[in-house]
Amino acid sequence: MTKRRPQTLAKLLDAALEAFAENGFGGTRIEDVCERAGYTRGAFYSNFASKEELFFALFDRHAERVLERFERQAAALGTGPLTVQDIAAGLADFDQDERTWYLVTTEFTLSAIRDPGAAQRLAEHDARLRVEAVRLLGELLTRAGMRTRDGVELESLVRMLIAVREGALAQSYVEPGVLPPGSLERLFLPALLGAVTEAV
Amino acid sequence: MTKRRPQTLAKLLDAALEAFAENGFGGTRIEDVCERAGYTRGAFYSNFASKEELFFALFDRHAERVLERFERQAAALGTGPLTVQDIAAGLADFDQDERTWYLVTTEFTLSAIRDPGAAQRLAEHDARLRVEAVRLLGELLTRAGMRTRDGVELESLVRMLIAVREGALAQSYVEPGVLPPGSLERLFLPALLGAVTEAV
DNA sequence: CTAATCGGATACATTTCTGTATCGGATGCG
DNA sequence: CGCATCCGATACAGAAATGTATCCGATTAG
Repeated sequence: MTKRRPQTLAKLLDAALEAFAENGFGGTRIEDVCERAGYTRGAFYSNFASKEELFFALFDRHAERVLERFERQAAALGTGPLTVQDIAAGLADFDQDERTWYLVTTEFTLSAIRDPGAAQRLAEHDARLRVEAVRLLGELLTRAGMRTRDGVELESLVRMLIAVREGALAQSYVEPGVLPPGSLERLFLPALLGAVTEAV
Repeated sequence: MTKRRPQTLAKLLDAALEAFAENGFGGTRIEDVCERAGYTRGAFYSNFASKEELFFALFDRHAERVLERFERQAAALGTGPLTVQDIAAGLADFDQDERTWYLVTTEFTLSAIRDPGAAQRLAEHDARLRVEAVRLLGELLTRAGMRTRDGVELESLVRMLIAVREGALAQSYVEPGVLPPGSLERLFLPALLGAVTEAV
């Protein structure tokens, strides 16, 4: 394998991310991706067998990055004491390119609901992510001097927080002026976290 | 306009709902819809100008039905006293064909995030629905002898509940065996509602 | 019942997209 | 430097989907 190969691959994936976010998977032609990346279809078929394969590859790369980013953010939280408010604030914080990723991952989620193959891939990634999230949330709660109340699994709470995040983002992106990303989290997560935890 | 016209139109919309749910908007050919409905493309082009127009028409019909269903469910709740638990239980309850609708409306949401025209259509429908939901939730809380705490708008709470619903459904449909629809609602909505309300 | 209109079927033209086969420049290796 | 391999470009073939023009049976009105 030559040196430029991984570069073109990366450029194709970047272009695919853009194109899928802008026009959706179904609304994107293979040639659209190639144009954005500055190649012809020859480059594409030399790297992928089909648009589906590209989509899966894009998801895998994205999943990697999400995990890395998550771990970086977790590390950036330091080790000092904090409050439930701080935790909620962290959950209300969004990247600039979150929207692009939201569009693509949501479409991947849809394909996962329809197709068991995609579902397994997505479930495995989500599971890895939740493991990290559970670890982190547990640590944060400890540092806040709290623990979850009886009957509330940390794992479930993480799922709930993810649900809120995704559901709230959908509304925010449909009406960006009305509901800035993070508003619902800021409004309700302190109360929710407070209600399902107790002081150690 | 003849009598059969609205019938074919309805059949086309039914077929489109099925097809879009199964294969997505982009993955569905116009002819797929026609076949399911038992027509040829002639019938389609006699009723719609494009697949997009069909999609919009489908959304409109669906929006109507959602409103009607919501009002029926609200009426079915009777007028007696109830608890916050009862309210949470109602929110954890899902229709059988919710999944089909979820797939299509989520796809419409994505198109709304990308396209201002679709966004406005979606926002208007959601707004109408929230008005009803706010009315209903206000009434239910009153019957439960509760009211929202200071600083918590009923409107925001409704948005939050919708966010939880949508986000939780996504996870449930990706891993139906792991997380049955309604589980997260049953686990966390009592605590959430309890935390943001107080006795009158 | 009959004429007029409507609505869906059929057939066709065209576009669009995909996939493959082949070519030639770039890259790596000795 | 020269050879071998790699990789992306190009050209072409075929398929798939769309859109339109026209026809004919069904429906309605008088």
